[in-house]
Amino acid sequence: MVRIADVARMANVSTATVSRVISNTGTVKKETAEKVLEAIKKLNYQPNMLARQLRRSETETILVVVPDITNTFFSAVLRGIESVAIENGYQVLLGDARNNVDTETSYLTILGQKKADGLILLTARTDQKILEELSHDYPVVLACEYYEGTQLPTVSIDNVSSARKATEYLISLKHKRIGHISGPLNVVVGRDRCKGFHQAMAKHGLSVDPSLVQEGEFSFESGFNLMMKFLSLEEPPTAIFAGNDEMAMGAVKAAKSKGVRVPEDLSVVGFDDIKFASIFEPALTTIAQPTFDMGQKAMHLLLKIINDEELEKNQFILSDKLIVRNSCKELTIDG
Amino acid sequence: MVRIADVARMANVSTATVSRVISNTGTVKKETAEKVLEAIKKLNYQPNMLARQLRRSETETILVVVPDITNTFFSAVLRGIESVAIENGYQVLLGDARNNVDTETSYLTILGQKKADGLILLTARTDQKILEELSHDYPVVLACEYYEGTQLPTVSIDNVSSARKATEYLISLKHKRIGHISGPLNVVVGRDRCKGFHQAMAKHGLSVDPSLVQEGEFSFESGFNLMMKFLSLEEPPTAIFAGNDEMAMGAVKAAKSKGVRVPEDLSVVGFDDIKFASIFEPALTTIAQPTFDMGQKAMHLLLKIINDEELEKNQFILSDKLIVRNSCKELTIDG
DNA sequence: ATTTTTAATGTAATCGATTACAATAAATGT
DNA sequence: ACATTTATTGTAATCGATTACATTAAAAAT
Repeated sequence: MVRIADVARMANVSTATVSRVISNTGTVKKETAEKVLEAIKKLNYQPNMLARQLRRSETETILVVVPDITNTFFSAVLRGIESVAIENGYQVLLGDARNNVDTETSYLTILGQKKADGLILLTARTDQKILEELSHDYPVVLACEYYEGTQLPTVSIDNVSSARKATEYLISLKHKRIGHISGPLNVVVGRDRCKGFHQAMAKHGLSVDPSLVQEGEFSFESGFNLMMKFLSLEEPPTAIFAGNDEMAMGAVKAAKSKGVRVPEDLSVVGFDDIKFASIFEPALTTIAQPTFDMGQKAMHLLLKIINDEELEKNQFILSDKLIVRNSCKELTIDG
Repeated sequence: MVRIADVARMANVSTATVSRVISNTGTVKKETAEKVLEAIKKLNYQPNMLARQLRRSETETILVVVPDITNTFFSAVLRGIESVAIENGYQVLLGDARNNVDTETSYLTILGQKKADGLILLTARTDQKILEELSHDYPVVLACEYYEGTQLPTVSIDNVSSARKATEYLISLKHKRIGHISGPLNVVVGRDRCKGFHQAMAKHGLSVDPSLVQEGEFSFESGFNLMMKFLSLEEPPTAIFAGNDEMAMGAVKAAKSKGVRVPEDLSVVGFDDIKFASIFEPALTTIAQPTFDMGQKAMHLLLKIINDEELEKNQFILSDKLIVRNSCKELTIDG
């Protein structure tokens, strides 16, 4: 292992001078710097980052915890985070919570251990208190998911209004018997999208049949199963708002398996606009979240916190968009 | 920041003793250990990992470089890696090469900087020499992708024979005019799958029309575009073997857009068996790779190298499986 | 009771950089 | 020519743990 002392010896200078050359302080004479650079090259020297990080007490690494890395929605957000991180000399440590709260929480210790300078959470299922305390001591930013009534820096869309928008789209297509396959209600975005659904229904004077609201778990399978349940109802819904695209696809699949055509017999709208939403048949009408932008914004925020800069505000709501494709159709009397 | 010295002071012992308690050497008197533990709890002390790592020169972190994190094939492999990593007290640093060789290569410096104890590459596009040299100094394992004729520890499937298998399946369905949408030929798995395709054709005495072999780039779009090209041919293929599922889906979409039915008019087989392959319509016939197992195996190998254990061998070929679904059909005279 | 062995703890070196402070050399001013 | 300022370099402390080695205390052996 080549150390800074080896370089210093070869270049006939002190380690301090070598260090100055490396960190480009501009206080080293040109010829000296050249000697040092040459020695570095000759020895193929690379600074030991652990030593530097210990001394400077900074790692230039940030931790990102995602609920489920196999969901392309999150990997798209990750892309946004990574782009800004790399641009600013930061590396990304990934924690995949695998949809498990305890796994999620266990990643938080990494901050205390000084293995990362900051944290971006794409999932907010850990106890709110714990996280708020953590954020007193370390830079933390939430993205996509969030807590209610918190001062934690957050970037997300307004899930309630998006869900309302999605539901109202179905209402505008004359649907009245609209079902909702929600995400898990112990995660905010599941709750908020459910809330938006109810708001839209109420706003248009439509009653919600409790049996038409079922709690899924953001997976294809849960969407499939819950749709099956709906279909076995005496009076099945004519439209479904699903809490995310995977569940929407599951619902469509279930319908098809029962000979129910989408969109002719059943309209479905999803949420997230994942990569596959447009490939799916029928192409999914869904709410597109600005994944890349959210990632970028979250990382920019985190950088500000790390650098002790003032935040203009704590909650950033980015705008989503209803993408109309082919999974919905206006309701006609005979169906 | 609470340091080990603070704990030592409070417990009225030396830092050495505290350290011994933390690392559980078993050489500390029970009552002393209790005092220390109490102090740790009271101060909410967490060891500074940077300091420990510097001293022990190990990070308990491994680096995984993937070519494209938004491809669920790779996130599935990552899951396997992570599971073994966590089990063994290792953390995973993720590098997303975003399909760019330079980005991929740039991640390799992390090893020299001592920020990770080892490396698993899910992409092998960096210059082979560079990597082989790197592997003399640091633990490196390749998974999924690999180099030809190398001693680098590798875990993968036999892409040539899998591709042969896939192609022979089409041949068994009486197809003769079979096209291949290959992956990029500058990546091994692209080349090997192409090779397997040719081998199968040759073995059954079928000639390969050069215009029926086109190089894609593993993306939906490239699959779509190249299929369009095939369809505009005077005599289009009756079957397609695509280098991965995303391209296969692109091909199917292109066919459908031209009124060509799959599988009735065109048979398509993919590769990888990603999450959506079974959801796609028609459900994709494809080669399933043992993603989770490959990830686990790769991490197990890496651990052995890190712990200086002997490797029974360097190349591990795991078995794949042809999953027959609904995207292929026997060729009939009239189509 | 004294020596030997073992157990428990402490002191200080160490990991490999960075950087405050000190020292020297060169440049500028008078 | 000497004082002052500025540029360049070096010395040694520091980051916060771990651990080799030294020391002391307790237990076992004679």
